[in-house]
Amino acid sequence: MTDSDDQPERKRGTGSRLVYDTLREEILSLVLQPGEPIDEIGLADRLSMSRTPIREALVRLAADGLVTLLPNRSTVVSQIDFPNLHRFFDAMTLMYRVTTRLAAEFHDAEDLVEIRARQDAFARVVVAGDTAGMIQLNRDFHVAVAEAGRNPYYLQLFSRLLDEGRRILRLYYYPTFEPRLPHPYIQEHEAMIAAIAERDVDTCDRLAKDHADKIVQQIQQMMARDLRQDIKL
Amino acid sequence: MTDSDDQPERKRGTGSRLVYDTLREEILSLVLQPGEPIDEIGLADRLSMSRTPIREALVRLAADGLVTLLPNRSTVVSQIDFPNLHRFFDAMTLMYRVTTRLAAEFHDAEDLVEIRARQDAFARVVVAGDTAGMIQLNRDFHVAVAEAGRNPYYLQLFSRLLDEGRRILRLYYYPTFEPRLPHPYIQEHEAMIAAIAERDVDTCDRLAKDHADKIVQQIQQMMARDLRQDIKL
DNA sequence: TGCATTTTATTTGTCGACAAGATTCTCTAG
DNA sequence: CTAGAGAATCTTGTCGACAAATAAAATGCA
Repeated sequence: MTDSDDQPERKRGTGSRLVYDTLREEILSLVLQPGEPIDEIGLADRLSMSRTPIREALVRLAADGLVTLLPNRSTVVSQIDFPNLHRFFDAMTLMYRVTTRLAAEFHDAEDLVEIRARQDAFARVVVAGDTAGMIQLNRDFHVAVAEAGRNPYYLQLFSRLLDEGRRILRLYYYPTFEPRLPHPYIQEHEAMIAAIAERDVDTCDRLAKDHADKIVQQIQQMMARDLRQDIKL
Repeated sequence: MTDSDDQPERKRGTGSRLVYDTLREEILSLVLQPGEPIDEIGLADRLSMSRTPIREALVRLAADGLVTLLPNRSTVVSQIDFPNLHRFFDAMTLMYRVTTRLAAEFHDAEDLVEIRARQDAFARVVVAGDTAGMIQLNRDFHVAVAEAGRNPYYLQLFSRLLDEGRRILRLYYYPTFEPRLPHPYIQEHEAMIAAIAERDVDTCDRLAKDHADKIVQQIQQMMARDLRQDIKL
């Protein structure tokens, strides 16, 4: 058996989506590292399809900013844009605030159920000490809040920022994580849910800002520590 | 002469870009109306290339939200999302404010030259009574301001919103436009430039908000008028 | 041995073709 | 004359192949 995958009879039209989802997950989880080239032919071979749907997926990933298409040269996983990191934090903070505010204004009962479910899932992985899951489910929680806010434009930008944040957090947060309960983020999420349910826009804004500031501060501390270590060596 | 275009020896790799730019312009200027299907074969014939680069361009346009890919069915120009229009206005107003604020903070001398150039171009088409050009160059002005603000995340969202705005303005603004000088928008742009140059963040914020509110209000008035006419008939 | 240049090999962008799925047309039964 | 099943047509998604462009290797020269 030279071929590990036998063809599972994919349906017509699902090829590009499969490649897109696979690559996206591998990029965001740093299985594919920034700068790493992506081999079209290898992928075609691995997923047993032609290059056409793969190139289509790469074009979509490029639109998301996850890969960079170098003309007539290889496609590479996009670098994390460190010189622009403070701009990233700025946009992230604004989106935290805006989406949480809008959630307080426009949510309905079903939204609260969904948000609550995400928060419970988040709490579970925190208890389990599953850091990768924590990053993922924190993202899901805030996406659920943003969806309750009903603004697709903010949702799109916020999703993109949260994805980019997944890569950054993986780099700086994961190696230094030590589980402790009750985790402050869980409590902050709980406070947000309460404020959203009470439709208290101002409190939502304040909580979101504090939450964002804390995350940014934490990442910056870790980055600084990281840099010092580099100098020490 | 059955064929209007002779092939101008395109360079390798420019095919998709040509299609993308062409379609994008035709969509935003409403030459291609919302809901209109896009014929891949026809385009391939017209631009004398194969369907592959055309499909690639369509995928990119779909990522921008300008077209909708219906699986196994035709690709159509995206509808203008009227039920979400107030969310569009909300996001637009926020981006006006944020980008103008950041321009005041982070611009340099070259940015001011560029912004001034766009404003002059804008003023020229206003004088000429060229409404289509007005819409286009108003967009260019604000993109220049956003570029001076140096935040690529805001710039991307703002560009998308301004593009979508081009379609909406074409629908509601164009038919009712009557030129008058000095146009208030020119004066408001001038005030913005002055506040940016003085790095007066608060004034920028106020001016941007007022500018956005005025535009939104004007569009809403025209839409209301339009609706009344529909009822009358 | 080191550097410049030609040759080879790999990879990308584009093409024409074909099959699955959807749409339209046609023919027949009621 | 209408409605529905089936056939024919058209469009899309995918494929394998080929040529342009780049990268790598090999060769020649100082």
